[in-house]
Amino acid sequence: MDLYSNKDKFYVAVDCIIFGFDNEKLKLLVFNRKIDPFIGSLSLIGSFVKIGESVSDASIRILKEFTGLENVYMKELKTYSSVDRDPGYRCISVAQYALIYVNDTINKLVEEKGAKWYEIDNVPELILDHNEMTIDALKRIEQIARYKPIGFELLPKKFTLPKLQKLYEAIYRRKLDPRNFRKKILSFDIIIKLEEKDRTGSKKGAFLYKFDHTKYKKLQKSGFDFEI
Amino acid sequence: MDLYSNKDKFYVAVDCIIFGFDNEKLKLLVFNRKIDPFIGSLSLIGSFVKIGESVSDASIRILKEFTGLENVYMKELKTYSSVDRDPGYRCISVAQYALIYVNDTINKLVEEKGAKWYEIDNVPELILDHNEMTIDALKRIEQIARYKPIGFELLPKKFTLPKLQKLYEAIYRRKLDPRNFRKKILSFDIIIKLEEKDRTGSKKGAFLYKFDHTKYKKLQKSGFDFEI
DNA sequence: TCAAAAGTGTTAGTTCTACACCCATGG
DNA sequence: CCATGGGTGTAGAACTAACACTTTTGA
Repeated sequence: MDLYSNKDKFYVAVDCIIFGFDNEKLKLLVFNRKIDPFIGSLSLIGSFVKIGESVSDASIRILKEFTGLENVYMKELKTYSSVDRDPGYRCISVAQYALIYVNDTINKLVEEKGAKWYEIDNVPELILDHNEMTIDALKRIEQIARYKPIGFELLPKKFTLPKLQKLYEAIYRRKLDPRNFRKKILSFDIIIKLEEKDRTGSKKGAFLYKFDHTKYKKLQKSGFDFEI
Repeated sequence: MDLYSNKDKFYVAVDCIIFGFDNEKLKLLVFNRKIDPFIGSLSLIGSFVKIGESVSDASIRILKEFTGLENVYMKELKTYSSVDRDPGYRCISVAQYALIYVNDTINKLVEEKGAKWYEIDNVPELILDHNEMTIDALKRIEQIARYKPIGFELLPKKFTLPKLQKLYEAIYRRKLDPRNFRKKILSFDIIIKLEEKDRTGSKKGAFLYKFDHTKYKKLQKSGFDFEI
């Protein structure tokens, strides 16, 4: 007699809530489904976990399959498991969220695969509980951004302070004072000023900075408080 | 041709990391397994999700089956899904954590079922990845306590400020200044002082308070910051 | 009457907020 | 030479942290 033999089994899916920061706006990556079920409808990027992979492996694989994106910082949001969440099948989904800094390369990849960015205040109706997932993920990102320098890790390797500020403004959905923002950020002592300037944003140009992972890890261990 | 027919299915388990606050200490509820696999070993309270219930329904049912406890505030921690996490079977587990205020009734229930409390700094070796889950849950509780009045919600309906302080001290693992703690807590304006005193803690007795759920909900909506 | 816990006020230091102006540059 | 965004200093308000004493009462 095997303990497991009479236990139920489930399809396990992963759905990825991918936020992109593009043109000073926060956007959601939405996929136009080319397969059944729900062919033609809009949905998050998602698929089934395979028996030989972990949920997070699956989310990496699925994101790559659907968008070509790799090395994306993705975190588990939570599981969605209502009995009737998918009317077709009993399936639980482990939602994952990510925030990426959109550039031309990424946009090209995404377009090729038929995915599309929607501004966060203008997300269309998605299948199943995907709108709910999106709302939950937004809340989570706002929350996380309060105690982790989520912004830094997600910007390109080199970034300017005005860009970083725009990112936080997009996440918090409010304007921040540039003097205070700058002071605050620099006080954490986890970014390093470079010699170079980025002149795409203005004539004067803004100095580029890079994230200091070593210092950040040290700070993290001593349990510091990150609050913009 | 059915999209789902060639997809893999998984056993889905729930493991409950139940922290108890008892005698001014934070403790973990551990179960002495009476069934295979791992009979005789120590583990968290956990079992399999059934096809007709959601993960959170399962966690409520499982907690009750194993401990008799009901109406416990339980939250999802995260999923554990490494391919080799359970050497016997491919099974993913959705860990849930809770923090409860232990009293005699609870202790009796728990003892009857053969479960046992261990002080948090003295947790024995548990099966599988249960020690990892415990560590992750502890971190989560510390984190959550920073921005939610987790303490209030988990104390009995009526509680004293010294007791609340002890709870926060247990969670943060450090002493707090009673003057400052009191000021801070009262400044949130989400607890109501009662006429009664609790004299179990001292001769003088400490005034009882109750949590003001209505005010708290309002505050929450306006996105307030809770920080002890 | 005294031990033990409950309860209170103040001050110095820190951090936050709000605000206005100069800088560097390409067009 | 000027429009545009980048960059800085400061003062008042709010908050935090650190501290010592009084109150109540049962044993």
